[in-house]
Amino acid sequence: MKASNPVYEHNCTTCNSRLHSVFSVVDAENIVDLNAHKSCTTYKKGQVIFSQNGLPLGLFCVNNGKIKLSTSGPDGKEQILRLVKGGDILGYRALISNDRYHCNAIALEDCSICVVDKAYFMKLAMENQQLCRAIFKKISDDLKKAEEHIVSLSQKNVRERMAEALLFFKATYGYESDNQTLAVQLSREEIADFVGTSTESAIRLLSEFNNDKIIELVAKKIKIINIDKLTKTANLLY
Amino acid sequence: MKASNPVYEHNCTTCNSRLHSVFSVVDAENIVDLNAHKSCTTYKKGQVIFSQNGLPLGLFCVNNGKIKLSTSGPDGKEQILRLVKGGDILGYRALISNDRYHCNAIALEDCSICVVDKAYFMKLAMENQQLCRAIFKKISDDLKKAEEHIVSLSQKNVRERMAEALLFFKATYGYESDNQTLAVQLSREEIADFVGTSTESAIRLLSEFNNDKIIELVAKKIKIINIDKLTKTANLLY
DNA sequence: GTAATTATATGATAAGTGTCATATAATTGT
DNA sequence: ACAATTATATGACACTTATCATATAATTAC
Repeated sequence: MKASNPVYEHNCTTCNSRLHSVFSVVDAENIVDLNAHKSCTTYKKGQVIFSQNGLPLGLFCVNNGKIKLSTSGPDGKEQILRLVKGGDILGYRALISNDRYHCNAIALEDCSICVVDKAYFMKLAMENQQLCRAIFKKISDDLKKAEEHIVSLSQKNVRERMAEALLFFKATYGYESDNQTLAVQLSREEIADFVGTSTESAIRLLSEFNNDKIIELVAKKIKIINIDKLTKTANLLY
Repeated sequence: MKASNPVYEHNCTTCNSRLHSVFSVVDAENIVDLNAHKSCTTYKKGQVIFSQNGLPLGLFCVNNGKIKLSTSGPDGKEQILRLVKGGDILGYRALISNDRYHCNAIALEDCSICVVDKAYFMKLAMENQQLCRAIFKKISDDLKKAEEHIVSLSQKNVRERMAEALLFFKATYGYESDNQTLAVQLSREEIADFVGTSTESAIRLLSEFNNDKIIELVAKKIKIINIDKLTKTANLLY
C-alpha cells in the first residue's frame, strides 16, 4: 500500500550529505539559494524514484538511503548498472544531457531525497566552474566504472565477477559497525542482476564462498571474513 | 619502422571535421583562438596515440581516421571499449576529470589528429556554456553506450552480441559507397575484443552469418546483405 | 621469391554456467 | 496464527562457448 510520501524539509545549509556531494564546492551564499529551489521527499524500500524513458524534471540529491539504478534487458531480466548512496546525486546524466532516463531508480531501503529544480541547477552548474568540474568528475567516474564493468563481464568468469561484486559493494557502501558485515542488503536476485548471472548461480557461489570461509552468510547479511582470499578470487588487475 | 609523424597544419576555421564536433557551437572569434592553441599530427595504422595510465596533456580532435579505445584485461586479453572517428574528440574523459587515461588509443587506419592545449581547452569549456553542454552530451552518450554494452554482455549470447556489434559498427562508421560494405576494417581478433568472445568464436559466427546470407565476407571486408535478419539476430530491445 | 609469420578457418573436446526441478526457509497478507 | 507467496538452497542435466589442435590463406620480412 503506497501512501503518498511524507515530506521532511531539510536545510541545505546544515545538510551533512551535501558536504560529501558535488555541492560541497558551492559557497554559502549560493547554498541558501539552492535551498530555496529544492524540496524533500522520502521513499520507502522498493519504491520507484524514476523510471526508464521518463523526463527529468529536477536533480535528485540523496540525503540518505541506498538506491539501485537498473535496466530491463531484452528478455526482461534486470541489470543493475549503478549503486547510489547518501551524498550522491541521482538522475543527473539525463538532466545535463537533455535526455530521458535510461534506467530505473529504485530504493533499496527507505530513503530521504531532495529534488533541485532543473532550470536552477543547470544555471548554477553552468555558472559555477567548481560545481561544473565536480559534475564532470562524477560522470567521468561513472563512465570509468561502467567500462571496468564491461571488461569484467567480458573477460571474467562468474566466480571472479561475484568476488569482484562483493568488493564493489564493500567499496561503495562499506561495512557495518562490526567492520565485517556489508552495509547493504541485496537479495540474491539483485546480486545476480549486478554480477550478470542467474539467481541460482549467485546463490550457489555465495554458498561456496561461505564453505570456503571467504564470507559468512548470517541471516540476510554478508560478512567478509577473508578479504585477501576474496581479492585473489576476484582476479583483479591491480 | 616508426618514423616521427609528419605534421600537417590544418586551420580550425575551415576545418570540416570541426563542424561535426563539440566545437561546432563555438563562435568564429574563439575558433581563431582555438586554432592558435592546437597542433596537428598524423598517425599510421597501428600507432599508439595515448596509453593507459598516461597523463593527458591536451585534447585530441580527430580530423579523420578511425581509432579504437581498448584496455587490457586481467589475463592480458584486450577489450575494445569505444570506437572513434573524424569529428570526435579523444582523451577528453581523463582531461576533464583530471585523471589518467584508463584505456589505450590505437589508430585503426592512418589518422590526422589535432591536439588542443589542455589549459586553453579547459578555460574555453568552462567559459562557453554551449561547449560545456556539448561535452556533457558527449560523455553522457558514452556512458549510455557503455551501460548498453553492459546489458548486452550480461544478458545476450555471443551470436546476439556479434549481430549487435556489426550493427554498432554500421551505426558508428556507416557504409562504403556501395551502401553495404562496413566502412571499417577490423581484424577478427578486434571484433572478438569488442564482442567479448574468443577469436575462434568470432570467426565461426561470421562464417555462419555468411552461410545464412546475413552478411558476405569479401576479402577483409564485411558486407551486410540482410539487415533485417541481422537486427532480429541481435535481439534488440527497441 | 621464398621463408617465416600472422590471420583466418574449422573440428573435437571439455569446462562453465544456465535452466529446470524440487525442497525448505522466510516473509507477507488476512 | 495460518495460508499463501516469495526467497533461498541444491541437484541433475543440457547447452553454449572457450580451449586446443590442425590446416590453409594471406602478409610480412629478408
